[in-house]
Amino acid sequence: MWTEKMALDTIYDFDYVLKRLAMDPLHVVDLDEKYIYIPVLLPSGKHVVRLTSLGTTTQPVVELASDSLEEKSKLIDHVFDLFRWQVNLSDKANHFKGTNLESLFIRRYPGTPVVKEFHPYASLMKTIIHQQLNMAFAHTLTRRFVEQYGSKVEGVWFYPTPEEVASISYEDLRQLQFSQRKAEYVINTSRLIVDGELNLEQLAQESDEQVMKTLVKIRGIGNWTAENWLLFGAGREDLLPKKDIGIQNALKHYFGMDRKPTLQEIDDMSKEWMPFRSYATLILWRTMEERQMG
DNA sequence: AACCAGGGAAGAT
DNA sequence: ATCTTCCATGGT
Repeated sequence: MWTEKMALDTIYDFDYVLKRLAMDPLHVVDLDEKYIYIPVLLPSGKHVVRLTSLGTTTQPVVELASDSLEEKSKLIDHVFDLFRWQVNLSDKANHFKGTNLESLFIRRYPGTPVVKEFHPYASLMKTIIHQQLNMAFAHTLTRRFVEQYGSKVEGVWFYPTPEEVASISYEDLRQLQFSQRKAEYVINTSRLIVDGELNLEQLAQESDEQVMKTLVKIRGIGNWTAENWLLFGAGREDLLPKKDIGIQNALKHYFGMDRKPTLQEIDDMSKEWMPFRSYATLILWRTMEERQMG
């Protein structure tokens, strides 16, 4: 067992990050002790890292711990990237000064980071499964999917591999209460990866525009899913999923509209957030999360 | 009971 | 290109 303590060179609201991660029942999170266990898939196999928050939003300190001695530096790099600690969020906040989101991002929700899903493929599967479902049922579906076809290591769930998903039948997923369409999307997309027609690691190196073009061609992946993969699978900073019902409702409420904004109106009001629209997306979702949780 | 949900495909215009 | 319609199923 090794541990590594680090002071972060940014503001960072770790309490909020944990609360958000705790919404997914597959995550092993303790909000009181402020830690989360993270599944990490390396060429050498499956590893688990415990991440604990020891600091505050303005002076964040984290501690990483794992039993995987031989991969220590790789695991640290990996988690550092997942939580995007290389990003200075004060710089991002400065970009929103003078915009219509200034008070939300700077005073109400400072230190709201982009946090990546734990694996690019898992992120894509989760995003497809979450299409057009309320969050409660969406999480139930992904939990069933992973508990049925994934694997548990040191108490932490890993999503199944593309090979494993490619080999299951539509009927198998129907039994978990997937719709026929959703079962096709999940399995067929996994088959594309197995067949080498879709390479997410390679895709993660390409521009947002190229990624969108590639992903949207795939049956079952529309704009919303592609944008969400860029945001949570690749950690990109300029995504605003306009078709997202949560974003539309958040904009409606925050700007006091009597209806949801049109896609054109969203384009207009979000121009000044570029090229960091992902942070706007996150704080807008955050307003709705607090509305729901009270 | 009706409407909604952190959409997408297919068809029509 | 942009707009309907249908799909599907649990939550509220």
